[in-house]
Amino acid sequence: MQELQPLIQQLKEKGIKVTPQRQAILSSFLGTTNKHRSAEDIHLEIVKSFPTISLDTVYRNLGMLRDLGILRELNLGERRVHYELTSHSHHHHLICTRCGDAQEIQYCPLQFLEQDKVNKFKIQSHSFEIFGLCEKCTK
Amino acid sequence: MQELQPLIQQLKEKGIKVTPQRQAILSSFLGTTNKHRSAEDIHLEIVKSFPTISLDTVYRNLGMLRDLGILRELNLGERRVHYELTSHSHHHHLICTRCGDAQEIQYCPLQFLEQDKVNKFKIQSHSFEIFGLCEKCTK
DNA sequence: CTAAGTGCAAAACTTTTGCAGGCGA
DNA sequence: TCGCCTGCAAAAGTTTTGCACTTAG
Repeated sequence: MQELQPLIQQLKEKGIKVTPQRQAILSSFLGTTNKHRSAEDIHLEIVKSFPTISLDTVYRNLGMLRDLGILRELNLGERRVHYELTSHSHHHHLICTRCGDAQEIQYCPLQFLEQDKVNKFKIQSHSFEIFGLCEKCTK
Repeated sequence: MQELQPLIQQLKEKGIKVTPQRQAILSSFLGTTNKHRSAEDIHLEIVKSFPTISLDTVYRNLGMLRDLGILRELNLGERRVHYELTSHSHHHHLICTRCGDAQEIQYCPLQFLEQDKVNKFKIQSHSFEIFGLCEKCTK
């Protein structure tokens, strides 16, 4: 399990202020089994223990943490963007189109992609999501 | 190049009325080299020759054509959804994070995915997009 | 002390929806 | 003619932004 302190250290090193709001957002990623969540999910969770935090602040900080490389942005086929810790191992998802559940899959297509398919394109990141029906919803 | 008539025929067979708006939308997909475009792109193009068509109508019809299986919806990491003809060969994209250009890539990761990775999940569709810098923007 | 961060409210942007009138079959 | 379709306008859902106040360092 990832620790909070090293993340806070990263903020300090970049001269970014460590506010209670930021600590709450970071903590919320460490405490969940739900690996990826939307800004609203995160806000709803934090509000329980920090009633005055605004959704705007959550959005602003998620963006900042993404730019710092601490969070990764996921596009799971919904209108909302989801976030997860980049320290969480690289993986992709099986997303159920009926119940919305997303299972992780330990397979990355990039390893099979030959250089000549990509030519002079300089890869920074990629997405690979599989949509369909999960075991429960098939029944 | 795909023809307009067979597409119109499909609408008729389903009892869907063939309006000038629908013909304009379908035609716009046949005439372009830009394979995938957003609702707004399509609307802007059609308005030139059909000044009264509304964006709402474009949205409604893109949705319908997607449900009929004539169009495919693409999530290219933008807020806007893009569409392309499903008859256009299956492929994925190299998307430039600087200029937004998307090149097609003839490689599909699904062929390398072993059944046991997916287990009982029933695959319906998938997305695979590679983000980075295109040759021009690397310079 | 002061620049960065926050909360509030309003705006921006994409997409959806209700409704009354229009038009294809 | 009749019901599907369209345009208009308004709403909905997510994310961004301007501004004045607060606060971490």
